[in-house]
This record gives sequence, structure tokens and C-alpha cells, in this order.
Amino acid sequence: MEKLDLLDLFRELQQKYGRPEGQWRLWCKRPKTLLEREEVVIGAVLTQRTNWRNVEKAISQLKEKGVCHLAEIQKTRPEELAPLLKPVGFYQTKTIYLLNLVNFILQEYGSLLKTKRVPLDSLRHKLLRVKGIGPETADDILLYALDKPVFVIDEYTRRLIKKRGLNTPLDYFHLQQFCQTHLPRDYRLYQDFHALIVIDGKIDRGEKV
DNA sequence: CACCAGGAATGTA
DNA sequence: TACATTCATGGT
Repeated sequence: MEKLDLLDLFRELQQKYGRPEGQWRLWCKRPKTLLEREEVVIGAVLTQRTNWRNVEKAISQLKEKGVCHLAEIQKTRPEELAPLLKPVGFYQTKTIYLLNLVNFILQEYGSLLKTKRVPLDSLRHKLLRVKGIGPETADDILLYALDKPVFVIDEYTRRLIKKRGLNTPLDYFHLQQFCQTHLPRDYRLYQDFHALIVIDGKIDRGEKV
């Protein structure tokens, strides 16, 4: 595993694609406003097993209705929220997941800004107990909405790491540990790196970015 | 028409 | 622990 230099890989991808664009323009933006952070939280749930294009449609509808932030979503009933989430698929499930998450954040911490001050480990454990929030969604929120130094693992990351020489199949936690111990603990690096990994993965598969 | 997309929960053995 | 199933719209 020492043959794989992650920092070299990052520079290679950065050299190849430059600064991440599209969705990543917002997700990698620094600094972010509170409203932008809340949009990232929402997007993290909506994008589960779903093309980002569909997420954009739903986000637009949320914005038109003025419910693209946590306080308004919390006040919205599932029957009103669900139709707005239709484009993302699994919309009934995601309606509940999103409400679970928003209720957790606002009831436990009062606001997303206060949530940002919570220590990483404590916050991650609590996020994972919210029904609908698994490891990847939790880490999307921690890294991209709250600027916490956690490396996001997804199918693109697994494929790339495997392809670049790490042949031992690892579970989410251990692969994350591997990435984090072989990189400087810098959320900006983690944000850009993961974005570039996804972009590279899509292009590798013949998609446009 | 068939297939799949940044997942997660649930149930079975 | 390791799979299989379910949730569902929109693009190719």
C-alpha cells in the first residue's frame, strides 16, 4: 500500500482537470454562506443513489417554494415536501430521511452554524444514528457542509484506489482511515480530491462533466 | 425497452 | 458477516 502516493494522485488529477466544476463549484466553495451550507446538507440526502441532474431539479423546486433551507423544511409537512422531491427518485423515503436529519440538527443543536462547532467524532456518531444517514451521506455533510476533515468514500473512490494499486478490498471505515493517514489533515484537500475522483470516474465511464 | 445513478434500511441465513 | 430486496424518477 506504500506504492500508492495519494498526494501524487491528487496532483495528477488536479493537473488533468483543474478546479472542480458543476455541482462541485458550490460543494468546494470556500468560504460558504450559511444558506449554501444548508443547500449542501439537503443535496447530500437527495443525491443518494441518484444522478445529480435530478437533484438540481428538486433543489430548484425547493428554491421556488422558498423551502431550500432547514428551518422552512422543518415546518413543511411530508405531504407538501414529497411532491417537490419527485425528480430525485425514492422521494417518499427521502422526504422522511430529510425531515429526520433537519429535525436532528435543529433540535439537537439549534442551527447548522452551531452544529459546525461540535467536535467531529461526537457529531459523526450522532449523525449515523439518524435514520436515513449512512456513512457516505454523513461524511458528505461533515466535509462539504461543515468543513470537517473527513475523507468521503464512495464507489468512485473504491474503484480508483483499487485501480491504482491497493488490491485489498477494504470496508468503508478502513479505506477512510487509509486515505486520511496518507494525507495531510486538510478539509480543503479532501473536498477537492473527492470531487476530482468523482469527475475522473465519470469521464472514465464515458460520461460528460 | 432495459439499464442504472455519490445509498441506506431491512430481512434472511 | 454477507447478500438480497426495496425505494422510483429521468437520462441514455
